[in-house]
Amino acid sequence: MLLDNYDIKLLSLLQADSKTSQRQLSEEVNLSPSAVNRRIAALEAAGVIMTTVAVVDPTAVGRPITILVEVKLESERLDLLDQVKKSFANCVQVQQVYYVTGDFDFMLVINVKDMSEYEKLTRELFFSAGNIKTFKTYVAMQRIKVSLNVPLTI
Amino acid sequence: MLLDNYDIKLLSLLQADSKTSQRQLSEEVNLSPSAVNRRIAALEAAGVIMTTVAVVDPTAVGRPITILVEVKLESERLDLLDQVKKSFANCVQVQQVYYVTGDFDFMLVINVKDMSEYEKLTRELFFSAGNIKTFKTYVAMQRIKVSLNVPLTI
DNA sequence: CCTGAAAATCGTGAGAT
DNA sequence: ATCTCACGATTTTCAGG
Repeated sequence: MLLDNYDIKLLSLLQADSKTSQRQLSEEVNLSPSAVNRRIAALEAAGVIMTTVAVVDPTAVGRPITILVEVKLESERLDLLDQVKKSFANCVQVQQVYYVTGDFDFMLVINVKDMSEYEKLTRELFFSAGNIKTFKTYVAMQRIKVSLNVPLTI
Repeated sequence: MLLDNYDIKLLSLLQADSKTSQRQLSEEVNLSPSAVNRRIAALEAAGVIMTTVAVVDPTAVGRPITILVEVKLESERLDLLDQVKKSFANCVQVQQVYYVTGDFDFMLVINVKDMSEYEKLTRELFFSAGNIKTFKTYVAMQRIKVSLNVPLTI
């Protein structure tokens, strides 16, 4: 999909606050509400807007611990790799999974309510998985910035 | 704020798809639309719902590179620490900043359009900052899972 | 592609329980 | 706390440019 400045501006506004009404968006970008409506629908259909979500404060729901984990595999055989990816991705406590180049293979961002929940998770995800060589745990003392915002200044 | 099962269910639905209409939410949780409306307003006012955002596909807007960076500081003097935090948080390419325990001090998640943009960023954020001892770069080959979802099964 | 109007849907507050 | 109902606003569709 080809994006023009209107689309970029709309994306920028919506990734800052997706509750902005289409009427207000139309004023800010100088288009009619119906044009805005059509463009947003197209951006969603094309997958440029992947989802629209409420961002929940983990602390407010009793899950204050964020943990980063570096994971190194034993074998990078494709089927085993795929299996590990799936087990990570399917875990609800795992918010993010990156497959990376360098000293280790995966970086995970994990949310738990306490360390005992994390300890249980390590057993499920790492110890009993079979293909994990090592993993290194980093506990976040502070979540200084947490977003999925993509720079969109044209 | 104290959350009951209705709130948890609403949060769960909204963090999966915040475009779900309050009418549909009301059917799914067995409440009236106005009750849903009031609860959502309360969750927002209390900061349980921090924001509502459109999640944009970085690749679709020409910014396909995700980079993870481990940063170690020279000094953790409080004022210098604060300065570094701010410079990271204020950078639009920096999506996430975690201050962590362990071998290094910060983990960053960065989005760039290409490596030359990242190279420029390293100069601004690390080399010319003065208080950075080392940083280690990991390029994401694959973003296997990227969300901010908090587990909300009661 | 756009605008503008009509139709459908939605969010929200009042009043009652 | 909740519900129902009604109003106003918003979203969405559609005709015409």
